[in-house]
Amino acid sequence: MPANTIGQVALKAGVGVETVRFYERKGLIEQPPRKGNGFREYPVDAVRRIRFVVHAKELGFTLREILGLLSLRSQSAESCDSVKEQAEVKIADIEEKIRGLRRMKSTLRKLTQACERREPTAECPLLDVLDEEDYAS
Amino acid sequence: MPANTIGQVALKAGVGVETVRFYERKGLIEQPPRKGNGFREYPVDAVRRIRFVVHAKELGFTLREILGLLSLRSQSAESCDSVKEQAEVKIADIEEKIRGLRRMKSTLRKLTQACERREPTAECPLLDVLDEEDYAS
DNA sequence: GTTGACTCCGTATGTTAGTACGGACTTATC
DNA sequence: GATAAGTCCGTACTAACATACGGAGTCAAC
Repeated sequence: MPANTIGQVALKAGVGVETVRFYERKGLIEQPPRKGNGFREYPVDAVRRIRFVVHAKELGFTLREILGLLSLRSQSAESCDSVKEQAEVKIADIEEKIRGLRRMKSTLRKLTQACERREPTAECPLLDVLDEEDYAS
Repeated sequence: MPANTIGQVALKAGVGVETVRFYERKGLIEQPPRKGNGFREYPVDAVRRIRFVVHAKELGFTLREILGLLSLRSQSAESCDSVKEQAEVKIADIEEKIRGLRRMKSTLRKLTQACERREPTAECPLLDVLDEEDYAS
């Protein structure tokens, strides 16, 4: 049975001690009970809670959104639909970003190909390529 | 021939006046010439330049990176090979970003599918999905 | 010829997501 | 029992990316 001090929890969750306190202040993790000396004493699932936050953040959710997800988490089955909706919005965001990145990649690809085609004395064709591209979508 | 004051350029590019000045300070747009009264007078392509920054930012590039992208553009003719190399680095960056976004999307998709599969009385599977996922890689 | 909109400049403030600091206290180790 | 490490707290600071403010000058309209 580990002692579950803030330092141990932070280590296991792969974040810093200050980050754990920060998440506590933001309401992302519950305020743990204190020992006689005032030290935080974390329940076993605290690490998992922090990892949840970290993972959700990696999926592109902001801390504010994660707070929303967590408030839904413990609720009834119909809140699952709400979670699903939020996830679908995120999926659409991601798809839009991927499309934009592909456009930009295609532009850069044109650039390098133009570089390869150029005659030894010709100017770098970069400027022309970028000016052709329409970035307003 | 429009006057191309800072206000008009900002309006056309869809950003605030302060943002235009900010981008100028950051070197993302050139310092425009000034009229007799000290007002900035923008060349016609200033709007396009700002839109490029905005768009690249939406794609997840930082302003620092965008400065790099723009420096590709202003390279002189003799360094075409170096420009090509930088462009290829950027392409690799973009591909890496796309891969990360696809991983996120796939995880979120699993989440929504789990939502659909759940029995009416079951808990929201969000937590399980997030806990299952292996994010190392 | 004065109002109102626009511009100038530097500096301050805001947000997100932390990270660091300083002084006091507790606990573990030698 | 001294020293190091860990914890407490509040506050300050960081970085990226703006956005707002204040006081001054300028321009267009009525």
